[in-house]
Amino acid sequence: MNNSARNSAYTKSYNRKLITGIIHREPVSRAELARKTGLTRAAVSIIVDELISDGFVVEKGVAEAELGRKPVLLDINPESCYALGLNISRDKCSLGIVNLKGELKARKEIDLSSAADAGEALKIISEEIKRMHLETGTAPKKLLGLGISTPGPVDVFSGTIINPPNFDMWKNVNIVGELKKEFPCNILLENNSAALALAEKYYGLGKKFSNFILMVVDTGIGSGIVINDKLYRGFGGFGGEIGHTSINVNGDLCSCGNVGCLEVYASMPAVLKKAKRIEPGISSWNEIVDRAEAGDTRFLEIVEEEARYLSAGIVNVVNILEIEAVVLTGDIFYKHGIIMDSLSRYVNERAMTRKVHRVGLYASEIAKNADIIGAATIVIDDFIRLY
Amino acid sequence: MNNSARNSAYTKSYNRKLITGIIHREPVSRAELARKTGLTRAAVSIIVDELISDGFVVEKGVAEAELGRKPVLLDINPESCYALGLNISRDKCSLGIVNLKGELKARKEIDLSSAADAGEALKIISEEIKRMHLETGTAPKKLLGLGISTPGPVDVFSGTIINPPNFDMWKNVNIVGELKKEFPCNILLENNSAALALAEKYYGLGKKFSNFILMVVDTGIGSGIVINDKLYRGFGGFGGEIGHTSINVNGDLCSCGNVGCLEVYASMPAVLKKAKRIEPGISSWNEIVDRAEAGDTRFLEIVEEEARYLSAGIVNVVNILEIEAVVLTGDIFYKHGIIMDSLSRYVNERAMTRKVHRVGLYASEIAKNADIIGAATIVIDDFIRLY
DNA sequence: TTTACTTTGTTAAATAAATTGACAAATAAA
DNA sequence: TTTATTTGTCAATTTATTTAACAAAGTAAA
Repeated sequence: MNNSARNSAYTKSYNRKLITGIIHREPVSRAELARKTGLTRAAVSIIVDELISDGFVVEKGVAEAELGRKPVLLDINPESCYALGLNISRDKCSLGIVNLKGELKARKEIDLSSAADAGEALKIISEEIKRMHLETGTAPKKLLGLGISTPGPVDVFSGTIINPPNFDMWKNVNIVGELKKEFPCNILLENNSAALALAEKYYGLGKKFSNFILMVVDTGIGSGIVINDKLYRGFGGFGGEIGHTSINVNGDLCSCGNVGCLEVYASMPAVLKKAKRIEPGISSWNEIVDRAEAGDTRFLEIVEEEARYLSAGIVNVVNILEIEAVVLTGDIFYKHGIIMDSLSRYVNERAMTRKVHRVGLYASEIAKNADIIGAATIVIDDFIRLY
Repeated sequence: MNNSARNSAYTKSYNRKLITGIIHREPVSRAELARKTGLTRAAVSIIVDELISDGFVVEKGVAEAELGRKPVLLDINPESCYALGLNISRDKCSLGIVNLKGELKARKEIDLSSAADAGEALKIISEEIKRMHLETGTAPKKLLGLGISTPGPVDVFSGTIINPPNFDMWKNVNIVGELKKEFPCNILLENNSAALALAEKYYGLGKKFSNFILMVVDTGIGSGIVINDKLYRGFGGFGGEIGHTSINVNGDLCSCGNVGCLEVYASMPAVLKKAKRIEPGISSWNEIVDRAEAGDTRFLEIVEEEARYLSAGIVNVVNILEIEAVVLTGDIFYKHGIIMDSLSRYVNERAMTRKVHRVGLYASEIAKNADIIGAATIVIDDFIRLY
């Protein structure tokens, strides 16, 4: 799509997406759209009229102006269509409906414990999707599509779950292909971290940044990379494995085959191992943070060391990609204030770009229901993203 | 340019570049162009006719075909226009003319030792450019532009040399702005490694790869990243600093402010330091390689360790960007056979993507005159690159 | 209050690109 | 020689934006 020739159909589709995306970010007038895009007001009018008659956009009052006729504001009609989001993780499976503004309209946990294999699991999921459609009264014609997110590597082109860690049932399952037989709509699969990055881009901190990474720090360390407002996947869809970049060439072997991986040092199991040497009963990052916050220097040191390790991985990414910001989520999100300052200090002391611009370090702004919203955003992104 | 609206001018320009680029890679017929681009044969004909009447393209015999009318092959007319390349490095300054096929038509070393400051140096350079124009008889109207490459960080948008290492004369000099006063043509500045990556892309191994990095290993370790056939620069133009990614979070401080940088372990000065402990008289990588090749295991170990360090940096890049290949140049190029196998083994044992596809490790294919050809390719790329 | 000036948004005609569909040219196989 | 196939061109058509004029809606100053 991206490297083939241009024609008037492409032009129309591109400009329509461009305008939809700008309105989706925040309400604007036609005149402002013309200024932002470089299109003439006439062209903008034509496209906006179409978007209005398709229901995606609505006129919404007028804005103030110093001089001249007041501009009519255009806004996304959030209820014009819905996206289904399905998040499959190790221990649970969640389904939900999200509108164009990223608001959760319904969610449900699906129990797959009775399913012996992926086929049976897919049957249960299909039933739940149908039920949710009925219960929420979401007409099929208003459906943008279904976004699916899972941990581990996925083949986004074929829609196949490759090899989810500790999660054999879904291994090599072409989940998109299977579900399309039942639901002939736009179905897309992404890695969990990539989906969260998209959610952050459209509905969180990513609004401010065109180039950032979202890091998920829990059992493993995953990431989604956004470059130029687009998800970066690598040429085969397997990029962004920041958890398996090495921060120590002489370090221990990682399960991935590399040595000294960031995950070996900074994932939650790795940190817990250290904490248990101090207090064997400790079983979560939250407990470590609570003790550190209470003033226990032994645990404060663990938090500080976590910051040092994570920042080493982050600086490597920053020096390669020159991103503007890093957004953190996962277990590390808990009382993140305690680690953020150290992280920010380490990164901005060491990144090459520090002379030109700071790298922002933030906690995710959409922690609640991020799993479903992330999955649903995969199809919302497909609707708006430029190509 | 890239994120603004599309119109017919864009469409035309894009399709023209698309077709020019395909012909530039290898001779093709109009029909084949239509198949490759998705344009109709009619549209291809119109664009090709323009390219021919502009002189960029020529018809060049016919190709064999199983059936039907034989296709007329189209080829780039290499002499239809020229690119000037200027490479400024620590110890020398080189100027040259390169045609559209990447062939060097003239080159000259410029002596800047008499210049007290950048202003005087620019005067000398301007004179040499004029002289080269006269001597080679290259009419100004055939000039595609001037590409400039220098080590260290550059601001490609303003055309300013930021802070070349050990090279104070050029610090913060807006070389593009200054030279444009004298030569009102397309003048572009890039980092040295980025320019070499472009040369490799158009005239070397990059023809086979759309996603690769070019690594220059000598006094420092620089790199140029090519993603989707385009140079990746980061959002401010300061990305790709692979030499300053850390391979040891507990390593020594680097001059850049980071710790355990790849450069600290694998740059030529770092390796030489180790070699001198064995044999104080050694003063170059070439000598190390020669002794290793002769069977001296102490030096073989140094070469092997160099491979291990370099591969650690490479694997990190591969796991983040999922590139297809790494092309090496710089001092490390000398008798590269001795290090390539180890490098390839280390990388493909450790990269996450090894289950999906191998990462190719190669020595540069355009070592000769690469400095000038790289610089000139900056403007050739600007002529052909899609946006 | 009137007038001048600005800005927004719409309209019809003009323009510029690729597409459509027909066709001639060139070639190999039947 | 005929048929089938592929290449390349041409004129008419289609589809997008642009151009340029204008009406609508508002502010500010005379």
